[in-house]
Amino acid sequence: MTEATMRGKQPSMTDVARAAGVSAQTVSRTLRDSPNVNAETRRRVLNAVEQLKYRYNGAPRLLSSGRSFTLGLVLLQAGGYYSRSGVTAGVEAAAGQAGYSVSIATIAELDTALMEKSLLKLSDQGVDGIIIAVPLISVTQRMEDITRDIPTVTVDGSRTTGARVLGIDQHEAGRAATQHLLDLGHRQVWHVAGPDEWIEARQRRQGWQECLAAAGIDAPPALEGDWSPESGYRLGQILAMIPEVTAVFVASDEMAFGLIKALRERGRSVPQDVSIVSVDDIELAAYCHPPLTTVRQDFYRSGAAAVALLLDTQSEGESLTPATLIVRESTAAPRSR
Amino acid sequence: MTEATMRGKQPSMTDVARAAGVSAQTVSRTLRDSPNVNAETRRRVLNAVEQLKYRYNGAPRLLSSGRSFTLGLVLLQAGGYYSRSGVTAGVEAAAGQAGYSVSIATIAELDTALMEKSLLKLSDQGVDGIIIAVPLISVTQRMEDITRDIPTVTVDGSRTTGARVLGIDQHEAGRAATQHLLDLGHRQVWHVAGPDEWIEARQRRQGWQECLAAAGIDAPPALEGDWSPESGYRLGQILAMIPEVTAVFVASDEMAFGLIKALRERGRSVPQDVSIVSVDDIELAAYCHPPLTTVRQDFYRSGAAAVALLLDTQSEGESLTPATLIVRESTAAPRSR
DNA sequence: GAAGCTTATGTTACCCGTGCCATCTGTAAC
DNA sequence: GTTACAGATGGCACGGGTAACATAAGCTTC
Repeated sequence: MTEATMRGKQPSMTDVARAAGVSAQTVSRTLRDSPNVNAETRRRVLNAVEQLKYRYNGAPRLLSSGRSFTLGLVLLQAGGYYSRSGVTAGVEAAAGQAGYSVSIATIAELDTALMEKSLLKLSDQGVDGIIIAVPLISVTQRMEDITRDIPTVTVDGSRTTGARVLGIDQHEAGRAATQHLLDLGHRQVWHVAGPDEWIEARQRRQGWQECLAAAGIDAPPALEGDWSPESGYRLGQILAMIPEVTAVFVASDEMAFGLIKALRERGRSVPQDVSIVSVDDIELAAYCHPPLTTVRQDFYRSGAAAVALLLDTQSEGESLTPATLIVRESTAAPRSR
Repeated sequence: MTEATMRGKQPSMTDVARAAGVSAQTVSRTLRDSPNVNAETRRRVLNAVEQLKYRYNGAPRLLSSGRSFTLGLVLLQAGGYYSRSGVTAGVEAAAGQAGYSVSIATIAELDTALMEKSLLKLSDQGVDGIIIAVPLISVTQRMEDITRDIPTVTVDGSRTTGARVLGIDQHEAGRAATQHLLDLGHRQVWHVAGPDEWIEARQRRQGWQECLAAAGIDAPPALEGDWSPESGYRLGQILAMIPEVTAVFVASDEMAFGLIKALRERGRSVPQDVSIVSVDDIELAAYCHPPLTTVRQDFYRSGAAAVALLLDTQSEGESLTPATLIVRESTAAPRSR
C-alpha cells in the first residue's frame, strides 16, 4: 500500500511497478501477456494493478506508434435522415467489438468545403480509419490526400480513390419497388427521387428506369425531392393534379409521408387511387395510414460491415447488403376501368 | 488493419521548425496563436507548415497535459429515438465550435453494467468531459468514481453526484399538453407514459397528474409504453375499448402514431372521437393523419447547451430549455352530448 | 547609463508505455 | 569446467507538443 495518494492523478505503470517491487517494463509485459513473465511476478503485478486501480493509458502508444485505435465517422447533420442512427449504432458496435472507439464529425450540409474540413479534422485527431456515411459529389485533391493516407470506407457514397465502397443494393431496391407496382397491374410508375448528388438516389432512380425500360414503358420525368417529408408534400401536390398517376415509387419513407398527405388533401386516396412504394422501412412506416409498402434497408448492418471492411485488410473491394421489399397497405391493383 | 494504417511518417513540429529556421516552440506558439510572435516569423512558420503539409498531433498534449480536447457522448442505441440525432448534432456542433471533438459510446440497452463499461471506455480514451444522453436508473460506485474525475453533464437524465443536469422542462410539457386538452372541454385526460426509468417519462407524467389535480380531476391510471410505436399501438387497442376515453396525452410522437392506428382500426377517429397530444414534434408529426398536436422539444439546442455547460465552468447548476405546444389537428373539442 | 520592463525567441524537462539491448541466473550440453 | 542458451528482468531512449524557465534584444524611465 502506497501512502502517496495523489488526488486527481491517475497511477502510472511506474507506480504499479513500485508497488509490486518490479520495473515498469515488467508491468508492461505482464499487462500485454508477454510470454516471459514468472507466474509469481505476474500475480504480484496484477495485485498491484488492482490495488492502485491502475488504468491503461493509450496516449504514449499513440505517440510512438501513430495508432489511435479510433475510427472517424462522417455524418450529415441534415434533419430527418434516418439512416444516420442505424449506421452510427452499427459502426460503433462493430468498432467497440474490435477495441476501437468512434469519433464523429457531422457536416451541416452537402458541401465540398465542409467535407474537406471534416476529413481534415478527423485526420488531425489521428484516426486510424474513416467511415464516410455521406454522399460525395466531387472529390477534391485535399480529400484524396487524406483518404490516401488513411483507410477509408464509404457507406452508400461515391467512389474516392483508395476508398472502398459499401452499401445496400440501391439499384435492386429501385427495381424491386417498381416491379412490385407493375406486377399489381399498373401501366406506369412515377418516381419521386432524392437529391441527385446522392448516389443512393441516383441508383434507385436507375433501378426504376431500367425496370420500366425492361417492361417496354417510357419512364415519365422523375420529380426530385430532398428527402424531407415537406418536399414529398410539395411534389405530392403536383402529382395529385395528374389524373394518370396511379403508382409512385418514392425514394424514402419520409417523403412518402408528405406525398400521402398531399394526395389525401386533394381527394386521392392511397392505395385506392394511387399506390405508393417507398424505401427505408423506418419504424413508423408500419404505423402511418396506410402502412407503407417499402423496401427495407438494414443500416445497422451496413455500418457494422463498413467497420469490418475497414479493419480487415483481407476483404478488399465492395460488398452489398441486400434490400427486401416489405408489402403493406399502400399498394393495390389499379382501379379497373 | 496493418501497415495500411500507418500514416507515412508525418512531419513533426521540429521538421517545420527546421524548415522555417526557428525553434519548435515558436512553431507551437504560432499555431496556437500565442500573442508574442513576430508577424514575419509567423509568416515563415505558416509557410513551412503549408510546404510540409504538417498536421497537428494531439497525442503528446494528451500525454503531458492530460487534455485531449475530446468530449464523450453516451447514447442509447435502441432504435427509434429521435432525440438521439438531434442531441448528437447539437453536441457535435457546439463542441466543434470550441475546438473539441466528440467520441461516441452507444449502449445497447438501459443496463447498469453496460453504462459502466461505456463510461470506463470514454475515461480510457482520456475524454475531457462526458455528456450522458441516456437516463440513469441507479448510479453505481464505479460510475461515481468516473464522474467525479471527469466533468459530466446529463441531458434529460437523473442526477449523478457531481454531474450537472440539463434538459427540457418535461414537467411543463406534461402540464401544457394536459391543460390544452382540458381547455378544449375534455373532462378527463388519459395518459400513455414512457418507461418509468426515464426521467423524462416520469416528469411528463407528473406534469399531467398535477394539472389534472389542479383541475380537481382524479387521474385515471397511466398506461406505460416503451417509446416504440408498437407499444403505442398495443396500448391504443386497450384505450379503444373504453368508451369514456376522449382525450389522451401520449409521452412521445412515435407512440402516438401507434395509438392512432389502433384507434382507427377500432373505429374511433382522431380527433372527432379521441383527441391526442404527444411530445417531441418529430419531423413526421406534421405529416401523419391527422397531423399531431404535440409539445416541441429542441434536442439540438439541448445538446449544444450541454456542451456549453460542460466547457463553461462559470455556469453551474441546471438549466432548462423551454417546451412549446404546437397545435395541429389531432385535438378537438369533445363531441357534445 | 543603470535599472526595469516588454517582446521575441530558444532550451530543457516532462508526460508514460514500449522497443531494444543489457544483465543475471539457472541449466543443459560437451 | 567451460560453453551455450533460454528465461526472467532491468535500464534507457524515444516519440512530439508544451509548460516553465532562460536568454536576448529593444525600449522606457529617472
